[in-house]
Amino acid sequence: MKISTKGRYGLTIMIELAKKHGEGPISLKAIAQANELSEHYLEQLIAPLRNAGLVKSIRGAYGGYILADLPSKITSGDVIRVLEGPISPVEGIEDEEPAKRELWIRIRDAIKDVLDNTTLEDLASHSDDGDSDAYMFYI
Amino acid sequence: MKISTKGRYGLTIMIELAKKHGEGPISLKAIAQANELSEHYLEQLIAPLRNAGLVKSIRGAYGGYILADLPSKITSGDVIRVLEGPISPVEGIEDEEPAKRELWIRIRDAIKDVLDNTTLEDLASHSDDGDSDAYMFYI
DNA sequence: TCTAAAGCCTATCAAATTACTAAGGATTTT
DNA sequence: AAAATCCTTAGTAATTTGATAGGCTTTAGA
Repeated sequence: MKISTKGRYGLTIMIELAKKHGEGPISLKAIAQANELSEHYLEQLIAPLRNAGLVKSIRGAYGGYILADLPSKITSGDVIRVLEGPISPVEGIEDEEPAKRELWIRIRDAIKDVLDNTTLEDLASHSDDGDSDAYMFYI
Repeated sequence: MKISTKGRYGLTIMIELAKKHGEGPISLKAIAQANELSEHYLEQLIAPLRNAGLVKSIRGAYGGYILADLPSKITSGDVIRVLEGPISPVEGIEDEEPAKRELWIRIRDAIKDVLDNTTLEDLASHSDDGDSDAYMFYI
């Protein structure tokens, strides 16, 4: 029941691009270094994001990537769907018996609600809060 | 971002036990046959449920399993936590940078809210609804 | 025009996880 | 004693994950 590094690193890329939106293309190398990630691996993640039309690429020296739209217009759900597939706690909800189907639908809709209502602008804005609150991490 | 067969089949077992609560022990064989699942595989799933104190076992002929508590007192969250681990969309939420940490916490809390407020009684009760509504299955 | 910086593409691979299967032992009831 | 059932350990094929390797193409700027 986890989001893999695909979705997590994909969001990392998109948040970096959102932070520097309007400043011209950002290279993957810069993003990889800033986040201590493998540039090659990020290349594999941004390919589907480009195919899905969420980012645009500029080739050649001083090239890189830019968001295809305003940070306020791209949601975390857009990114997660591209990299992790449809948002659903199980595959084939429709084939489940009614009891469990109902449960999966409730979970799916709850996740969907969060992901589709959180934009890159939201995420990029409070990227340097301190440790805001005493959260319980294991529940 | 999926709940595996562990959690799914585990819930299947628990819902069956909830449906027949008060009717004496139910054998895994009966549950396996009713749901067309491997009895051996279910044995591996019910072991942690027993260790966690969610079910009690009665050995020997005409033995089986019973819920350790009322169906209204056991939630889907109890079952999923035992079989899938802590409810969280990523591991190590605390190590994430604030932007993503906030997102994961929102998702986690949304899932937690559903799972902890859905009891086996809820699930067992509408196990034979028709196809109640026109749901959208891929979102 | 050359060169370095960058994107683009394909293949390969080790580790982990998932979803079982196999085999048999232990316990209790009829 | 026989049958039913729980209990435990081990193995394994398929899939996914998280990379690594290497080379090709495009472009800005010296």
